[in-house]
Amino acid sequence: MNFAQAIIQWQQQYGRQDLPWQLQRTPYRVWLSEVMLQQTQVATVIPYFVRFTERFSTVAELAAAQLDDLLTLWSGLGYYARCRHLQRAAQMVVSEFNGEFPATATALQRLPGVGRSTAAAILSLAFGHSAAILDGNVRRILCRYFAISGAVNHAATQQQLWQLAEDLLPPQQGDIYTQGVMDLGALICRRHTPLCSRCPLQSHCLAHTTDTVAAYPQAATRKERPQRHCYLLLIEQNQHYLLLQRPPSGIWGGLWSPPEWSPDLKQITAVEIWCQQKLGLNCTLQRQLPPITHDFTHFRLHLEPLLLQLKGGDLHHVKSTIKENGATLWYKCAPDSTAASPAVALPTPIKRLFAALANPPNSATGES
DNA sequence: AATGCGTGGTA
DNA sequence: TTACCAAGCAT
Repeated sequence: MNFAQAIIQWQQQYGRQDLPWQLQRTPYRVWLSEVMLQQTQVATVIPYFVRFTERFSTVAELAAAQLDDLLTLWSGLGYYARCRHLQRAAQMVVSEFNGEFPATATALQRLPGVGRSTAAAILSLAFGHSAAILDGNVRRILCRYFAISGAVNHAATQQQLWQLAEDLLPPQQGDIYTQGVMDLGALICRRHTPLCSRCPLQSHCLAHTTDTVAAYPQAATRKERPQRHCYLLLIEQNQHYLLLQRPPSGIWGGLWSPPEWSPDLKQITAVEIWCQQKLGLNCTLQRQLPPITHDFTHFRLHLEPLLLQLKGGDLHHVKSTIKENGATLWYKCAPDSTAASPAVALPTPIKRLFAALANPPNSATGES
């Protein structure tokens, strides 16, 4: 039995059959799940997928939504450019394809956020075509099966893997095969502690027969992670905090967060002058909160929150200096959990910070 | 072609 | 605690 047939048979007996996007399998739901699953694990995606499909049952509804509402639903899932691309793609499907997803790789890859692998996943899972994907699961399986020793972030290795993925495609049952390679990678050919004894490919797997499974895939070489520091200005009045909408590109693009301040010299007392000049707000520095460290894949962020009190009673008065930089809002933060969590697209560490502000641990002593 | 882009699980 | 990396894509 060849590679593909072994995987197809294994998938039908042992593979996953009841993930949310496998039920009511429509192109819309397959597309939405595949975009969410880019660089994101299944268990993380499931609640987001459920919320999105409950709120938007068709691509047309998603296309007509407010982007800010989509970002609010997406908040916490990461890689926020995916969300912006998601809506642009939905609008293209409505305007150019009458609300029906196209069934060709070329057309699918013109949709923002849909690349070679995602297009192939939609073609196979939603339309039953034979189309090669190359995700982390397939990459790991192929590197082991063929004992490919090149680093997986090298272009030559990627090209070799894509060629193998194409060559191994079965003529029929492309949907089951694609689901099968992903299931095999996730459940059997795992990165750590693979379950080779249960693998339908073990007798022909070069890494297994030479007892070198742990050597594949060869890890990508990475640069050292740089570190970034800045102050986070929590400008408060009556339990409301000033938020600015971040620019569309860059980290946390389109999300809302408190103003950041990166002084050349660490003169904290100058923050009040900065608020006056840049934000047009009269503020009094109250105190410094415990620092926050947030790790990204490519850098480490150190945030030092400063609590400032807004002088004067007018919550809505914000000078035009802010508006030139984008939208603003005052975020209600209160111990009452329902009142404290309005629908705002916040980055995860900011969400946690506000939760801690609203419910200070051991407020009697201030220490834990 | 190499880099930027989030978050959480795992060892 | 740290490092790696997961249903990748855009630029």
